[in-house]
Amino acid sequence: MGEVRTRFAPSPTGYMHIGNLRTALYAYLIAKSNDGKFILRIEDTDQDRYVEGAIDVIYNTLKIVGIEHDEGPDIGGDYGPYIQSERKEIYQKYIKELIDKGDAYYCFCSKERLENLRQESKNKKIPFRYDGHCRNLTKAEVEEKLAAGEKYVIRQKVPQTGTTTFKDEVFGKITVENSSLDDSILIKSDGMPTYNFANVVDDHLMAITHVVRGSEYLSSTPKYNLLYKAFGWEIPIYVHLPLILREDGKKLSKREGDASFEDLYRKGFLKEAIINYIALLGWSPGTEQELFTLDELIENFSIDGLSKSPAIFDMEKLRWMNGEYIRKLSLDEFKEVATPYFKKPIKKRDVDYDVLSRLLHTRTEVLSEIPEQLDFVDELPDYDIELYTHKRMKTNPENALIHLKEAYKVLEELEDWSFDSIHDSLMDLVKKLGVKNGQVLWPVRVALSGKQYTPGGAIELAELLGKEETLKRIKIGIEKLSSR
RNA sequence: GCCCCCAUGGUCAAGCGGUUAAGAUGCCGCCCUCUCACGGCGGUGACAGGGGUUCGAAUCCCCUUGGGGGUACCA
Repeated sequence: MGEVRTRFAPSPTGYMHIGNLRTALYAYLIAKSNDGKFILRIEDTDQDRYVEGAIDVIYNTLKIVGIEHDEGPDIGGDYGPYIQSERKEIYQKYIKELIDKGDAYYCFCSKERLENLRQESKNKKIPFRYDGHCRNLTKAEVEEKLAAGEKYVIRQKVPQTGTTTFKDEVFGKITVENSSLDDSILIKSDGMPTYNFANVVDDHLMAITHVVRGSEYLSSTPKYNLLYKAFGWEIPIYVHLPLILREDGKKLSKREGDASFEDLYRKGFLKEAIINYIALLGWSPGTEQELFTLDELIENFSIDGLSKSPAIFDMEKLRWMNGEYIRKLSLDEFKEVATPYFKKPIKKRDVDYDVLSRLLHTRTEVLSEIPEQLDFVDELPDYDIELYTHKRMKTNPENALIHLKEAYKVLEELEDWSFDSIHDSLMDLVKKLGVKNGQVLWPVRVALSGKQYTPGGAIELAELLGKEETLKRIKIGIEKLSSR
């Protein structure tokens, strides 16, 4: 075979959901793992669904995740135009050919008539199919109606007998009765082609070798096959992908905000994690490896690793994987991506972002959850003194009060306010008192944060808050415990 | 309703006629430890059901059930 060429052909809806992105990814991987070309084509034949700026969403998303196309509307190529609405004449030319060959025909049926037909079928509980009303109009009849300016669409003339078989790389051989296929519309009354026609013409003209798309197209593929045959064109390799479902087992939808790439990205999921995760939704490398860069995916990807059954999008696992990617970041890199999230909860106090980064980088799974971990920094929350009771530490309000007072004295004396000096002074105190670390450190941590759980311990929080604030908060703790 | 497809733990999944049925995630426990997290160790949990084929089926065939997709002048 010659050069492998795949395409990603989204319709510009202004929204890139995870399933679409994954389709793009797989199409890209199939191309790149074969040293082939990846093409971007915009399927905007539905003029009613035009959304302003939607194409930019597609460009931006692909750019962010690093899926680069070799040909497309923005960069051109030898097979353009790459926007279907600009290819109208091309379809006109090919539909003529089909009509001449007798594989397509003019249909003058009104929408009302079709609606009645549909209703009738429904009442009779039989499957709706176009009744072929215009299928056998004579040439003269067609000419006459055309001359009279009657509105028309052009339908595919599907054989009424026999079967059609096609082979899909993941689903295998699929055979259907031609009698179950409808004479679907190829050209709409506005002159635009439907997907049913445009995808075949474009994939052929653009020399696409592997047609990669969601499995929702599986059931119409026989009709496309018939079209390829009618034209005498080579049938491409079909790669239909299992769908991605929501946790409740339903298809991903736009209403489910979390399902779009943009939303996840904005929520603080790293692009590498998103790509890695969706790559594994429906594909397995056949090895134990789970973490892949884009390049590693290219290296390891193979069509036989694709599975047939739909996969449920599991937010928990994405979270875990995102955590993995965050932990792989260097401290500086983490600081870079986390800084916007540091700024949100911390407005009053001047804290060292390096220290914050150190505290949070193993404690962050999703960036957007950073603020809630730092809600005690600006302002000490009001807390219950029962927080001072910890069974395993053997702390309670009584001994906490004593140890807090001791800690205060020691820290007050400290000249150099660094992690090490705070550490040493507090540990000396522990030693002097002859108690366990937790006896002193737990109460201090509680006094500093007012929280049950904090990122980091007493020493780290003291370092973060600075001497003045640390002493102030310990004092508050002492007062709380004293006035009990 | 009709057509097509799918079916291994909650989830992602390996398996492609002979395995103690991997691994990951989640959950639980233990260790580390000043809390939490990270890290380490261990545990829980699956071949949807029924018929065949075969010396032998998670693997092949059929039926049932369940799920998904399609059934548009949407893609």
